[in-house]
Amino acid sequence: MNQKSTIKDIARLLNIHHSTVSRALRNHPDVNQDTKKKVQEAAKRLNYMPNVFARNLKSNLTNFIGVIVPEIEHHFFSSAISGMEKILYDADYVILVCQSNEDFKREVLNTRALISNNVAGLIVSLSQTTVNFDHFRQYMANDGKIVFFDRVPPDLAAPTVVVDDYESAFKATSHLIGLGRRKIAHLAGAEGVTITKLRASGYKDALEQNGLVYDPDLVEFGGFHETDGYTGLKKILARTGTVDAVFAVNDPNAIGAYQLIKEKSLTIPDDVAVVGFSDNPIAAVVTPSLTTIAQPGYQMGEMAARILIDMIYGKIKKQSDFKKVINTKLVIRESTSGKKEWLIPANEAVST
Amino acid sequence: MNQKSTIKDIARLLNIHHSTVSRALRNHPDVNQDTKKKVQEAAKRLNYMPNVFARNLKSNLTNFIGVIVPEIEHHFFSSAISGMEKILYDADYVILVCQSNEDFKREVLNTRALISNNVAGLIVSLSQTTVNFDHFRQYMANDGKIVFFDRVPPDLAAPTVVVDDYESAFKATSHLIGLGRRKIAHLAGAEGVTITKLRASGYKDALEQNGLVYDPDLVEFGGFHETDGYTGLKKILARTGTVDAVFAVNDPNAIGAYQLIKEKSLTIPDDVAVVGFSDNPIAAVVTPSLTTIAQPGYQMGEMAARILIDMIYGKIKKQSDFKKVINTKLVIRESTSGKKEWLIPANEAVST
DNA sequence: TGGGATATTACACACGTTTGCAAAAACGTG
DNA sequence: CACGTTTTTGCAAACGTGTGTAATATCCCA
Repeated sequence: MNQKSTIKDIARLLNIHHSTVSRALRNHPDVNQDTKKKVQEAAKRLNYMPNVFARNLKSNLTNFIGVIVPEIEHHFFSSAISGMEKILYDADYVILVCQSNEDFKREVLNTRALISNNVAGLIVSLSQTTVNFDHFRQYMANDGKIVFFDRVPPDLAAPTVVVDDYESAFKATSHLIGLGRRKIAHLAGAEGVTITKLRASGYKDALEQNGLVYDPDLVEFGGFHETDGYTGLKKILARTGTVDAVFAVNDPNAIGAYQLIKEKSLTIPDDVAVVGFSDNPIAAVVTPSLTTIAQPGYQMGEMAARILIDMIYGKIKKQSDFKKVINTKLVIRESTSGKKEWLIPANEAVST
Repeated sequence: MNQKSTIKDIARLLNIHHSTVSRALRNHPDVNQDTKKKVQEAAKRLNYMPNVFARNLKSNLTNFIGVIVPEIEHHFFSSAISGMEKILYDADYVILVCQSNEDFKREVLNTRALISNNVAGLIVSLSQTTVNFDHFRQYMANDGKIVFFDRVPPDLAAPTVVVDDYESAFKATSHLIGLGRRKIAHLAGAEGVTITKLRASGYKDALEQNGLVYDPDLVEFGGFHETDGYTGLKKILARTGTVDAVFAVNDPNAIGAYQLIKEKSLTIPDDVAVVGFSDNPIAAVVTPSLTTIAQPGYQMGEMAARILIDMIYGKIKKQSDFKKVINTKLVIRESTSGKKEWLIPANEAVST
């Protein structure tokens, strides 16, 4: 019993037909200006709110945008969602949010649930266990609009919003090489994921183009969490004895590496220099502060939302080959420079 | 054109009436077992997905839960949403998420938008500028289900999920007093918000019950961001010259205080001990690591969701006086003890 | 085998909105 | 004033599903 009055109530009040009310409210040119005004007044007086479901039933269009991310809680994703919400709110859309928990089956179920709610479009970042894309392919085949960001599928003709993972990794690794480091470990993240492959190959090419040999023993795949960084580096050290630098696939991995390095009573950056990826808020406040690749989640979310809206409005025709690549910045902090730095990152404070 | 087949398609295929199909799918006792099986098979074969909107139009019931938080990006809130999603997913609900951006007007609009989408219930944490609750009161008057968490209204007969803010603040302040501190500043957060009042009065009572005088000069209201902590402490120091401890309304405020303290070349905890509130992931990794009140966002989200579901199912009748108070833990770290501590917080890693 | 009770299905309308089309009202012109 | 044109409104059907009620079909027992 949330919404009481309907267009029929308004019609009854004004002694006109409800279809006229419907047209009046949608500002149809065929209806008289006077009656339009009367209808609007009556609508306000009765506190009329259109029944979204009746409307959707006819039009098959909703103002829902479905969002699927691996884990809402992770800062990169929550900031991306925040960016989407900003754009979508202005465009009168509402976000239906799901998390896949890095689980493929759940991602499929999420997709189904969102589709069955008739979402106007989807914004997705893949789970790390997703190798099959049929659930998205089917949606797209039925003219569904979808934009991927960050964790994107390798071969789907859908728009994507990503950072230049390869170049960023190349940049990060080159930075370490520039510091004179030679045994550079790579904590590579979940195997099979596109960003993982790109970052790993950026790492490899940076080494080789700088005259260093790529040593698989220095590379360890795992996952995207802190513990993965810790255990990954442990395995690498077991194989190689020492390293003088670490390039981690993301900041949590780097922080995990921090712990192991500190346990071994080594110092950062003197013994081991460390570079992360993402510029998580933690990177700036951890000791020593973490050099990392700034990956603007908020802006990526905004972009993904804008692209999706353009697709819905038909402004984008050929979805294939539509790829937005955001250039990253290497943020140099103590973990590679040894130089102190303390800044309040604008609009980056945290939690209640 | 996402969903093609309807119950009428199934009916046509089996040469029966669509109402029978409807009943068969809902497992109505009146329909024959054989036809039930046939219908289910046909449904599977045609890849039938019920039209949510048609169903909602009749029943006026949806599987949407509306969530309004000040800012999705803040860790406490994103982890709370994550907790809700876990519970609600299992109960076949989907989350419609909005952020108020700490803006009252926007909160009202969010509420309206969610209500007009016929949400089965709302879970809300108030914006810091919210002083009027009519938008919620109206919803509740129309039998709307709503649960508040963390930032809750002072006088609304709705279930709430909160931590024991008063006791927590009392505990935190007592801890500082126990260390021998006497000039304890309080960075108090946005004035007028309930949690702010409770934490401030816990601070005050702890002082007075330990024989110290409450000095308003040592208290500064502001907001919930990092900068508020920085400027707040600056103002306090301008009035009082020195302090030997800081109790901050939340971790970002504490981190802001860190910066000012470091700028003044004072050391933590020797010159100034600091206690925060929330146990943001940053608290564990900042230097020195931050003593803080652990406020379990994920669990609070879970609880709020559970209560809401119980309300929807009618298991909770009198909503008033239904208050879930979660006991917090004081997590003692270097900022008050000087003792090193480095732990990988389980399941607390961050970002991509 | 007939009749009543019961199991099963069909019919029709409703939910609130939109929309093509027909009807009516208003208008303009000779 | 009558006629045609334009403006405005009303009618009815439709979207897909749910449900009360009526209509069959089935069964059981005398």
